[in-house]
Parts: sequence; structure tokens; C-alpha cells
Amino acid sequence: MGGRRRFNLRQSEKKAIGGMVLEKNIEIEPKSKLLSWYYLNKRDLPWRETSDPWLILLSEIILQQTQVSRGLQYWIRISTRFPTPKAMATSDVEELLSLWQGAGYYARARRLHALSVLVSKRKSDGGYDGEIPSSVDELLKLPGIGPYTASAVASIAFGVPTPVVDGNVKRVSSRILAIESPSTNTLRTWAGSMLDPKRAGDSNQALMELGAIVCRPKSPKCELCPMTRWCLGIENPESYPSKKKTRRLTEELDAAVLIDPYGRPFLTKREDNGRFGGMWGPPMNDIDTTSMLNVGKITHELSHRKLIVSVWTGDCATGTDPKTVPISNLDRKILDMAFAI
DNA sequence: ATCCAGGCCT
DNA sequence: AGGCCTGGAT
Repeated sequence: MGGRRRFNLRQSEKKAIGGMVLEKNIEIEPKSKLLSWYYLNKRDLPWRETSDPWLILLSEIILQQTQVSRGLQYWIRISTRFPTPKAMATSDVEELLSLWQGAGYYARARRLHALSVLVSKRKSDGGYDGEIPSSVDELLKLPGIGPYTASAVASIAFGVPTPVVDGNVKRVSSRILAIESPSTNTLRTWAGSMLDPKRAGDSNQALMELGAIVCRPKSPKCELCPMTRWCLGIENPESYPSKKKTRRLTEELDAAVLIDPYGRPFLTKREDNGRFGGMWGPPMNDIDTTSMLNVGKITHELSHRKLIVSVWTGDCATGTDPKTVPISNLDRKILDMAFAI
């Protein structure tokens, strides 16, 4: 053990202040250490240059399941086209889905559009007069906003002192506390202990930034970490947090790429509540492959499924130009295979 | 080819 | 607890 405790001061530090260990010191030191590290090492990202709650909310929705390096391009395109909630609310959801193409988890885009419509409504109609609400409770009522995003927007855009718990925070805290599966309560409490209420947004981002660029899932850079003094998991960081096992069922499907006399495939819009909801693609259920030509198979991994799609081609009277509708990566692969023949 | 990271919703 | 997507690592 060696006397290294969580937020206690080291022996040398106790001596230095003559044994006057103030309650405050116990929390303030790791906090300020982390904040200083953040100010010196944070990446320059455009949503960190704005105080516009809408643009910050947009970045948080995109970054929910998309890494910064990729999310950046999406944020630039989407925030340029929709600089306000009203701009998005008065457009068709399909335009947002087109800008969202290739980013995955398309329900995020549909919910974001619904959010823009709700926010743009008058207060008398249950809306928010076009302003993003500032409290966690109000934010939680908006579609696509859960506990993480509500706290992130409230703290970053409005300075509300509420802790965030995302995958980064979970990893950082599991390692520092050396707990394999910390409860939600433990995570929130710990993140709260790291929060400087005067700089809530920066505190939260500091924790997440540390997780993203130092306390990474694989090969963490402990030699660059400002928190090693308090880290109980430093001997074996990659064993925290424990990963859950995923079982992935295999699903076999047929896709029919029917091509019209102009070379356009027949495409349909997928149901909002299903896979690739709101996106367009070739028909994939109830396909009668008699008189169609098989051109190959595509395997595509989802988080919870392995898809094996058998691709067929045939003719149709009227198709759709694929450039005019939003299409998922899987459907793109299917179309590419059919047209490559 | 297989595994993994990343929040919200139902 | 299970569904939802993609790119990067292995």
C-alpha cells in the first residue's frame, strides 16, 4: 500500500504545512492539478471557441458516439447549415440525415431534428422560444438528451456545476479508484469531487480530455498523467473498468438492387423505428429472388449483430438517384457491389 | 475476420 | 437488458 491514499496529501506535504491538513486541501489539489493540465494540453476544437449553447449542444450530440477526429467534419457541416435551432426546425429532417450520412446511429439525427422543432416552439405551446434551456432537468426533457448530454450542455454552455459521466470519466475514475465496475452513484460522486464549481465546464472537459488523450482505453500514457499520485490503478490500468462481453447473433438477409432504364436503383425509405431508420436503401425484406441475379455477399458488423447480406440485382421501371437521398454505409456497400458487376 | 469504444431509448 | 452504426485496432 505504501500509504498512498486517494485524496490524502503525501507525508512530505503534510510536513510542509506543519500538520495543518485542511479539509479543503484534500479535494482542491487533484482538482487544480487536473485543470492546469487541461489548460496546457487541451486540443483546439471549434466548439470550445463558442459560448453559443446550440453549437455546444450540437457538438455533444455528435460526439455521443463519434470520435472527435471524425465528428469535427460533421460538426462543421451541420453547424454551418443550421446555425440556430430555428434553421434546423424549418428544414426537412432528411436534409439533416444527408449531412449525417456515414456517421451512424441515425436516431441521433432524427432526435436532434425533433429537438430543434421542440425548442423552436413558443413557450405558450410547450416550447422554449428558440433558446436552449439551461437546467439539467429541462435539458433532460429534450429528445436525444440523456444524463450525460444534459450535464455536459448545462455545465459547458451555462456554467451549471453538475458533473458529467461519459465513457472517458468512467475509465479515468475506475482506474484512479481501482474499481472494476463502479456504480453510477460512485461515478457521479467521484466526478462531482473533481468539479470546480467556478469552472464547471472546464472541469468536466478536463476529465474527459484526460480520458481521451492520456488515460486511453489501450496503452494509457501514464507518464504524462497529472493524476498518477492519486491513481490506485496505475499498476494495471487496462484492467479497469471491466469490459462487458457482447454476444453477437448472425443474421442473414437478402437485398434487391433493381435498376431502372436510366441506371438508377429502386430505393425505399427505411422505417424510423428500425435499423438505419430514416435512411434510404434497396429493399431487404420479403424479397422474391426468382429471376434475380446474385452478385455476392457482404458482411457488416453492428455492435450487437453480424449481418450477412446476399446481394441480388434485377430490373425495375423507376429508381431513385442515390445522390439525392441519405444512405447508410451498409446500403452504400450493397449498391457498390451491385453496380460493380 | 473479430473485437472494441461510445450514450440514449424502450 | 437489448437495440442502434462506424472506423480503427488487432
